[in-house]
Amino acid sequence: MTNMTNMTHWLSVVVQTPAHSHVAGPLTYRSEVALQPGALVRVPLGRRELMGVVWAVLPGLPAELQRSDGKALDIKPITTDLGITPVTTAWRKLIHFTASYYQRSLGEVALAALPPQLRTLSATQVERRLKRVKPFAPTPVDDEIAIKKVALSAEQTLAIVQISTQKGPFLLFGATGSGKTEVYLQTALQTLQNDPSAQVLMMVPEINLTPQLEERVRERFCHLYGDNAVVSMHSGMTNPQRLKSWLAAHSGTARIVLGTRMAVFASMPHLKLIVVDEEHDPSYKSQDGARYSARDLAVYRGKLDGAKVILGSATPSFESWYHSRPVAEGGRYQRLIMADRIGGGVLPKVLTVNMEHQPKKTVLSPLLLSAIAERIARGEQAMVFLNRRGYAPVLHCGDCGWKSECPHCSAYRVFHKIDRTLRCHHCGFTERVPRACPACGNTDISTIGRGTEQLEEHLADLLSGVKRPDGSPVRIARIDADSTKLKGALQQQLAQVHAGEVDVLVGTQMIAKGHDFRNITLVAAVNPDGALFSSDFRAPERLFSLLMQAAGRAGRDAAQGGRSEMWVQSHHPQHPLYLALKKHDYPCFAEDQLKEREAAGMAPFGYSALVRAEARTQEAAQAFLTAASAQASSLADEVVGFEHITLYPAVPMTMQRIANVERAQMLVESPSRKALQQFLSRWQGVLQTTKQKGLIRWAVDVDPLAI
DNA sequence: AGCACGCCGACT
DNA sequence: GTCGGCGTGCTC
Repeated sequence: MTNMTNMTHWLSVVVQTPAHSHVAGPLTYRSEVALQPGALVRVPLGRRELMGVVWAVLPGLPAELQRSDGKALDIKPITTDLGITPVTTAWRKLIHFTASYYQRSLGEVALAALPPQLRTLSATQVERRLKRVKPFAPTPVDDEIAIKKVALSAEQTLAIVQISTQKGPFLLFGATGSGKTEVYLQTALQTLQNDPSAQVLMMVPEINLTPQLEERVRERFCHLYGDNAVVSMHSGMTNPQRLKSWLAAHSGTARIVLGTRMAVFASMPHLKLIVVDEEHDPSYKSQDGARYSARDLAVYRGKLDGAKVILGSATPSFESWYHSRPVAEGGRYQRLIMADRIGGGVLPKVLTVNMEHQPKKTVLSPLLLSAIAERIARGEQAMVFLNRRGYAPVLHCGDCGWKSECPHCSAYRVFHKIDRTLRCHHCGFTERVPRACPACGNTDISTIGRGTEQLEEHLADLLSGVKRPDGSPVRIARIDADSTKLKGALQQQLAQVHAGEVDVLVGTQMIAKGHDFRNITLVAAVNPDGALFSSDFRAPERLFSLLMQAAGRAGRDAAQGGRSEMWVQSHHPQHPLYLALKKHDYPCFAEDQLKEREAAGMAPFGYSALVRAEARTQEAAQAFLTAASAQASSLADEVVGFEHITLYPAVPMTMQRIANVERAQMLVESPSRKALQQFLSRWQGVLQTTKQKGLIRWAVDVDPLAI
C-alpha cells in the first residue's frame, strides 16, 4: 500500500439509476487517489453529477468494459470525495440485501437510505455541518446516582436478564401496560454502559409516537450522555434536520437513534441493540419505492451488525409469533412473556353487545349509552371508536339511485358536514355538497352510514341530558385525520384529554395507539365488524390488535382498573375473534389463525409476491401482467424449484381505480422462499422488456401485507 | 429517471 | 424566422 497515490484506481460506484435501464447496476469510475469501499463520492453521469457510494475497489478495469481494439474506453474519474467516514460493510450488506430481496436497484435503495441533503452539498459544506455535530467521545457512565432508579416488576426484571444473557432475536410479548418501554430503556442503558461506544436503534411505527418516546428517552439519557446523544429520524423532519441526525449517528456521537421505519437504514457504525416497538404494526412495511419491511430488515441487520434485536408487542404479527415458538419446534426467536400490568392493573372487562337484538339502524345501543353516561356522572372519561372519518361515507338519492361516486376513483366520496363538502379519501377530489341530486334534480338526498363527525353529533345529542359531577354539561371531542390536519393539533387535542377537559373522546384508530390516558375507564368500538369478512386476509389480525390496543387504553390506573370496560358492538358477537378478545387471549387467537394460514399456504408457511400494474385502462394493466406471466415459463430451466412457483391470473385491485389510473395485480406464490426469490430476480428482466401501450408503471411487492 | 438531440407546428 | 411540443436514445 505504498505507492497508491499515483496510480489509477478502478472503483465500482453505486448511483441512483433507474431500475429498468441498461445502467441499473454499479458503474465503474477511476480515481487517482485510493478510496475505501463505502466512501461517499460525487460522480459524473452523462451531463449530470450524482452522489454515489463506492461499493468496491476493483483489481483492474473490468473485462466487459475493455475494448477489443485496445483503445481505452472513456471511464470517467470521480468528481469529488465527500471526505466523510465510509459507511460500514454491514450497512452496505444491508442495502444489498434489501435491494435484492425487494427487487429494486442497489442505487435506488442506497441513495434513499442516505439523507437527501447530502446530494446537494459540497465536501466543504459537509465538513462544516459535521463540525457542528459534537465529535464522538466515548462516555462511560457508572455513576450510580446519575442513573434513575425505577422499580421493576418481576417479569420485567426477568425479561431484562434474559435479554442480557441470551442471544435473541427476542419477541417481547407483553400486555398493554406491562411496561415494555421500561424493558427497552433498561436494556438500552445496559448496552451503553457495557460498551463505551455502543449505539442503540429504537423504532416506532408512526411519527405521532416519536415525540412521546423521544421525551421519555431524552429524560432518561441526555443527562448521562449529553444532548446530542439522542436523535430522531422520521419523514416529518426537514432536510437539514435529517442531515444533522444522520451525521450524528454516522459519526457515533448519537448513542440512541429513534425513528420510524426509515431509521432501519441509519448509518450506525457501533450498533449494538435494535428495538422494534409494536412490531406487528403495518406501518413498518413501506408502501412505496422499495417495499421493505423494516421489522424484517431489523432482524437481518441485527445479524449483520452483531446487535441484539427486540421485537415488542401485545399482539405480535403471526409471523413473529410463529418464529418465536419453542426452539425444539424450530423457533428462531426467543419469546419473552410479560402478562401482568405493572402496579397490579387489571385488563378491562370486554363486553359485547349483540346488535342483531337492537332495532335496525341503531348506532349506539342503550346499554352502551347508559354505561358512558355513568362514567361521565362519576367524572371519568370514555373513548368511542369508529374507523370512518367524515359525516357519512355515502350520499344517496332515493329517487333515482344516484350515489356520491368519485368521478376519478372506484370509491364513494364521503360527506363532510363541517364544510359541506363531498370528499374523495383516495384522490382528494372535493366538491360542495349539491343541494339537489345531480342526476335527477330531486332535493331529497340523504346519507347512508355514519362517520366520526356524525357520531360526535349523535353523542352530543344523546348525552345532552347527562351532567358531570359538578353539574356542568358533557364535553365531547373528536380526534381523526380531519381534526388534526393543522400542525401540532394532535398534540394539543391529546393534551386537552389528559388535562381532563374532555369527557367523551370520539375518534378513528388514531387514538388507539400508544397514548396513555389515565382517566379513561370505558372504551367502545361502535362498528368493528367490517374487518371480519374482509377480502384482506390480514384484516382480522389487524382488528384484533386494534381492539386489544384500544382496550389497553382503559384502566391504566390501577385504582380504576377493576371497573374499566371495553365495549364491542357487533352483529357477530360469537365470532372467534371476539371470543378470544373477551378472554384477552392472543395466543389462542394466533393459534387459530395460524392454522388457517397453514392450510391456505400463506405466510409464514408460504411466500408470496405481488406484481402491481397501473395503466390508463384496466385492459392494458391486465394485458401487461398476462404477457409477462406467459413469458415466465421460459425461465423454467433457469430457476431451481420453478415447479413450485404458482402464478395466478391478473385481476383488478380492490381499489380498482384511483385518480383515473386503473390498477391490476397478479399474485405469485411458492412454498420456497429461495425459489420465489430466484424466480423474481430472473423474471424482473421479462417485466422490464414487456411493453404495453397505456402502461404507466409497475412494481413488485415481496411479502405483501394485503393480497 | 434525467437530459440531450431532433424534427414539425403556431407565435412574438 | 424562433419557441416549444414530446418521440428516441444514452448515460461508467
